[in-house]
Amino acid sequence: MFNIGDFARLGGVSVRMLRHYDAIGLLRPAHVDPDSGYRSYDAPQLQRLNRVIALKELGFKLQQVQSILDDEVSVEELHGMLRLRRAQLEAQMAADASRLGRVEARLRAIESEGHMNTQDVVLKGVTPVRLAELTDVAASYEADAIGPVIRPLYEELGRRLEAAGITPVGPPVAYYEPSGESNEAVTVHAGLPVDENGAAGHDFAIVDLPPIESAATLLHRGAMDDVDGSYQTLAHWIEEHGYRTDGFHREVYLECPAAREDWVTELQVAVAPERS
Amino acid sequence: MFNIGDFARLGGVSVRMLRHYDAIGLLRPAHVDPDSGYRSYDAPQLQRLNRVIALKELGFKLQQVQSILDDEVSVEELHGMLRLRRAQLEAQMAADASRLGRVEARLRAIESEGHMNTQDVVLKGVTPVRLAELTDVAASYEADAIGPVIRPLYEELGRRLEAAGITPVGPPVAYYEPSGESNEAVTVHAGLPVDENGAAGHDFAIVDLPPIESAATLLHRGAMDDVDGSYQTLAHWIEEHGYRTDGFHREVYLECPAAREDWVTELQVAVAPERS
DNA sequence: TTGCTCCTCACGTCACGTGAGGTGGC
DNA sequence: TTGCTCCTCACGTCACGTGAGGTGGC
Repeated sequence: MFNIGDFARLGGVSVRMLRHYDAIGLLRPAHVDPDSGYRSYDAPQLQRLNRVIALKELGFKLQQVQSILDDEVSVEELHGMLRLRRAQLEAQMAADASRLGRVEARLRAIESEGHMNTQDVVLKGVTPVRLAELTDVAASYEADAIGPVIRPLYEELGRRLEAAGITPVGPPVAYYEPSGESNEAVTVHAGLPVDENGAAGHDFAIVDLPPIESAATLLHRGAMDDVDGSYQTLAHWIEEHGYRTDGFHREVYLECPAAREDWVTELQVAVAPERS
Repeated sequence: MFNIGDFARLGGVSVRMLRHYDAIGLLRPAHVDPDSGYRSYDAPQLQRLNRVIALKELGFKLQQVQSILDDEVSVEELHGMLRLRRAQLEAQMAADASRLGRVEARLRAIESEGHMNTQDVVLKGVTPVRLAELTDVAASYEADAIGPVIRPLYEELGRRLEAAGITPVGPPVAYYEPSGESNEAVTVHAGLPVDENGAAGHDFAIVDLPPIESAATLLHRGAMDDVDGSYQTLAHWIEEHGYRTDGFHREVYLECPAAREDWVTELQVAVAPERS
């Protein structure tokens, strides 16, 4: 028989842990003195303690350890628990590898430039949205080419929505796709989120933008004339972090006051892990 | 200006998180209605929220995120924090890889044998200990050869300690090393832990066993005549898990009652990661 | 008598999730 | 009036670490 201190030393655990395992019924002492409350453990209990430690080290919770040791799970269930644990560990390691990559990218940025300037790019999911929209064609992706096309689209869309008695339910969303007309030409979609159900009878289209599972996003502050630099930052980040662009990109006009240099726009570019 | 629900949707976080960030001062709303307590956020705050999310995703705690964003850390400190984070992530991934290896070993054991029978081997550190000891030579490592040598050693050691008025402070510890006398011959050390300071004037040796950083241990229950099977289990586990033995091994006699089949012994084999 | 070990509460950790119970504007 | 969103507590999570305050045997 060992007192709690010696038993803890033998097992390589803390006294507090043994008291905790007693409290939750995972490892009850072989004997407890009724007067003093002193706990005593015997040598065979070291085997149970060892099993507890080993299962805990695999990453099981104490409740799981208890049901495994008390034979409350069948071999099949245990098999399933181990496979789940394997999957969790693999996922965790993948997430940590990705985290590590981003930490290292920031270390490189600090070491080469003395600060972190790409820190504003955020990877996140984008929820689906239903838009009322008008479209037109611009000559290229350049900010200079888009601006004169998109502004009248929004003015007209606003008028038509008002005429139809519909109120937008969120900030304007624009998106782009290559137009068939020439190599450079772009179809510009100017949209406003609505709760409307059908396009029938309206003089604008209703489209559902799908969710984006994984989008690299950047908050652009200032006039849209200067947006090209922000897109370059985004593109640089995407390449740096081992992603590739996935077709879609959107602009969400969070704030568009009269003073154009006070605009706040979220740029969203769908990305996927690079094939390798 | 956005209410808390819209702002949460834009940032891809929960409303509860925004309230929490407000509570700890990490992201205070741009405006709070004095009557209703309603929080309002503006678009530029989305940038701060994005930075919070990005830094949190690197694995920083919210307090660290706060001091980074509020410019309370210099570039050098930030550099140090990132390097620490990198080291932590590397350690975590190494630990997870090791865990994953052990989970997979158990899956293989279940799939090939229908149960887990090597589950009693535990990897742990062993604390240093000071022993009073007597030694002798046995013909080989076989249990049959060790037994007749070690028993009289312990009887004699017990007598001499008693004569010297010294009480052991823990269970007996034995260890072995090749004897120079022949290929097979083994020097047997029979030791008892003591608090004594010097060996001067005693008719036994005082030795300090060093700590073992990493030992594969197994609880052997039963007579020492049957210990060979337990050592084989240990050896199998060590190989299976990519370790190699590192010279030392010890036996700790946790319980040695008169009935020899009721003995409980901890076998400790020092191991190191396999060179590869 | 002084140390040492043991005991039982009980708070703190970390970043929220999840009700409970209630209010204000469409 | 019914929903919807917002609000403020406050408990729960997980496995202990860390005192506080006190006791019993050498």
